[in-house]
Amino acid sequence: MKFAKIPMATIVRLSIYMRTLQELLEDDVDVISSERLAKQCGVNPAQIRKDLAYFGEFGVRGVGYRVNELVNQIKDILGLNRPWNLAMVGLGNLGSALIRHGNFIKHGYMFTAAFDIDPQKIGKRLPNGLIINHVDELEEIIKQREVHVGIITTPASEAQSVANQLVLAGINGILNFAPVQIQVPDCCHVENVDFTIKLDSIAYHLSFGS
Amino acid sequence: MKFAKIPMATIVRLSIYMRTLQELLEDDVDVISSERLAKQCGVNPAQIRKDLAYFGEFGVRGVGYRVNELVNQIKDILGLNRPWNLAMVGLGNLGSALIRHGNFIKHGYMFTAAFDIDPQKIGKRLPNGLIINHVDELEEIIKQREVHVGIITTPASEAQSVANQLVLAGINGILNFAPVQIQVPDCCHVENVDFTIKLDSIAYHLSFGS
DNA sequence: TGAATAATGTGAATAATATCACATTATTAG
DNA sequence: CTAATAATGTGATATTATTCACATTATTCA
Ligand SMILES: NC(=O)c1ccc[n+]([C@@H]2O[C@H](COP(=O)([O-])OP(=O)(O)OC[C@H]3O[C@@H](n4cnc5c(N)ncnc54)[C@H](O)[C@@H]3O)[C@@H](O)[C@H]2O)c1
Ligand SMILES: NC(=O)c1ccc[n+]([C@@H]2O[C@H](COP(=O)([O-])OP(=O)(O)OC[C@H]3O[C@@H](n4cnc5c(N)ncnc54)[C@H](O)[C@@H]3O)[C@@H](O)[C@H]2O)c1
Repeated sequence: MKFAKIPMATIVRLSIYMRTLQELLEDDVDVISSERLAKQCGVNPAQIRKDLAYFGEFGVRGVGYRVNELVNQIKDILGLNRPWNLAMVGLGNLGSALIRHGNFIKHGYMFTAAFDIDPQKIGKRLPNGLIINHVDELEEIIKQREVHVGIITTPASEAQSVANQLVLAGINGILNFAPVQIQVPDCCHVENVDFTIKLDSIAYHLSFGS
Repeated sequence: MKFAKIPMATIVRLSIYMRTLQELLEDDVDVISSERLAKQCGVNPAQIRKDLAYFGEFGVRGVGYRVNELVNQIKDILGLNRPWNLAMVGLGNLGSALIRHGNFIKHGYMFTAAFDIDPQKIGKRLPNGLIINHVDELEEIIKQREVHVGIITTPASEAQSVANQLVLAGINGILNFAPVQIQVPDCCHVENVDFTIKLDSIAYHLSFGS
């Protein structure tokens, strides 16, 4: 499916296109031009065509893109036409809010394990039926349940140690919400989410114009 | 403070440098080279020097950067040496978790207003002392309390309408957690946070290698 | 059928961004 | 004081990403 070296920005945009296309699908739109899609996504139409061109030809000249087909083709491109199993590590404020959230399931992500270190939390059952396990059992359970991606929502001070455990357990993808830069081997791909960095960008724009 | 057209990526990296520098400060490091900082931030050393060079000369040749000075200089660059007032709109799972979180205060962001539409929630007092107001009072309160940035944590279906209200109230910066692309006038700067897009990137990497 | 129209796919041009490489400046030690 | 060393700041270069512009292909309608 992958032919050349693909810009990371292209991958991110494909996700955005896909979400917009899924909304269009719900509104019973079945064909769309790169121009209209571009407007909705806030990008240049040629950008969309170029991004897709890395992976093949998906449109019909003179017509546009069939929405439902394109959604599936983007899913193929991104590897989303299969389930992905997630483990949440740290069931505090943020972890609990996330695991309760329906958007993950909707996009094919399934929480299959949850870990904490607080004795009060171990053994508790989450709204989705999952039971919180002690982080000592992390390696065993992650292998058993074939978890693919680990989500870190522990305090920052624990994030590196949790990351190490995840890597040891064979995890190759981590979504890190702790506000620290964690170090992992090359085989493991980390994405960071730090809201305050986004706020900093806003502050900069408000201070010094667009 | 701003001299040329600055890449957006530079602004984001400056935030990251700043956070790493703040950690170093806590560890009583008082001077650091671009090389060591680069390693900790996962970037190229020349990148750091170039990013800073857009705004002036902050280091000492042959020595490096004085950590505490550089933190302050980056704060000046980003417009962070002043308080920023935030309003949270939507006090559900996510909004409540966020407003309870200490990291915002730590970085100079202060919640000064909170809005919801659920009668059960209006009038409730949050852990930080803030009282939840009805979203009908949004414009008045935002002006009164000099809110600078609005945070949207309502369901996706409400996000555009909330954004419209924020813009009407004079807000020029929005942090949007709802998984939709909101449309605002050019005067308003929007940053989106969508965790599932990050998961998609991870899925892609796991499926098709680095 | 054929002309008019619409919209893709893509090579070429442009723009933006990152990296290299080294001249410059500060410090240390002999 | 001078040589050796360290690390910044920056012009030049390389790389990457975006946009343009148009040839190509599909559709519609006279
Ligand atoms: N809450 C937010 O809105 C928010 C926003 C931005 C970033 N963050 C970051 O997300 C992380 C979690 O935030 P929170 O507000 O949920 O904190 P929290 O204190 O409510 O939750 C942390 C949880 O991690 C558990 N934990 C601690 N050490 C652990 C370990 N070694 N293994 C497994 N579990 C462990 C704790 O028992 C607790 O349940 C923090 O790093 C925070 O900076 C949170
Ligand atoms: N919870 C998560 O972890 C998570 C993760 C990713 C994205 N999101 C997104 O964040 C948003 C909120 O998620 P949540 O889980 O907190 O949902 P939620 O349903 O728990 O909370 C939504 C809150 O918004 C309030 N609300 C509804 N309409 C409103 C309006 N017009 N004005 C003001 N308040 C209004 C509701 O009363 C409710 O309190 C959603 O868009 C969701 O997709 C949430």
